[in-house]
Amino acid sequence: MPPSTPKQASRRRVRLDRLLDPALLRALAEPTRAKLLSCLLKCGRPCSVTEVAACCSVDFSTVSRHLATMARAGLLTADKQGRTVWYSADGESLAAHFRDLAEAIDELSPDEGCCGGTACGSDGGC
Amino acid sequence: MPPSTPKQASRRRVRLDRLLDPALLRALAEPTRAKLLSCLLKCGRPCSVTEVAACCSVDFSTVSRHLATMARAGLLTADKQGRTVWYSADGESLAAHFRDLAEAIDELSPDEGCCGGTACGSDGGC
DNA sequence: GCAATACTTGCATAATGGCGTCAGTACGCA
DNA sequence: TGCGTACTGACGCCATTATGCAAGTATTGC
Repeated sequence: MPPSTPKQASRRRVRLDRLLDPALLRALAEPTRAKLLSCLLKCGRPCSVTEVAACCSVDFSTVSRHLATMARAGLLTADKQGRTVWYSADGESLAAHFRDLAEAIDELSPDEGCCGGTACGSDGGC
Repeated sequence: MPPSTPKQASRRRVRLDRLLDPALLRALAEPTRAKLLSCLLKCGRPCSVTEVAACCSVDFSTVSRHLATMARAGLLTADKQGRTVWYSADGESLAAHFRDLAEAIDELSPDEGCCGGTACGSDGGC
């Protein structure tokens, strides 16, 4: 019985399920937000909302909201000083998250799995 | 002028912009889809829509749609044999994609960037 | 205090997306 | 040819979200 049925397999609690964070992924999945994040990463320093808004054609308030959304999702950190808010992207931790995701997926691949793809427990629990 | 303004930085065409594929990320960002993908990865073999649908509580047609969406985004491959469609997740290529993403982000970090964070071209083009 | 700057928030609108129902298509088998 | 299985597609409902505009809230400088 090489691996198991999907239903059995789905009961296994794995690291991947935690790393596939919907909030973070949704924050990344919107093109405008992705562009803003990329912009902040390229810039490599904290930037104000005004500065970032100059990168794209959408309204200033929209940019403000997008940045707040990404900060809430943990993609950015906000540092308010006086009347300006400095947003910065932590490239290292984001890269680390993606590497963790890659690792978590590798853990599930048949080649390196619990049973080498040859036999699993009857409950698919490996 | 350490790095540049976000506006200048945003003009740089980098690998990250290609890897931050909205279609792929949107396909991953939906909890039900993430669960289905995880299920297929855990299972480690091609599964039919019927099998996968047994993993979650949503309607069969919804599962069919989700799987088609992920296939369109390149997360899954579909192989129709007779009247059943075998969907399979390529864990290796997905993991590779995430690793590429991590690398592309690292390429932008000031520590390893073009100029070590000390000086960039006046056009921010590095 | 007053004006300007830098954001945030409320509101209305439009678009998107997920979902179930139900009908249709395609295939296998007797 | 008829029936059952395995999906897919069209349709409508509803919740969420992206967006622009306008008003509001700090905060700074004069």
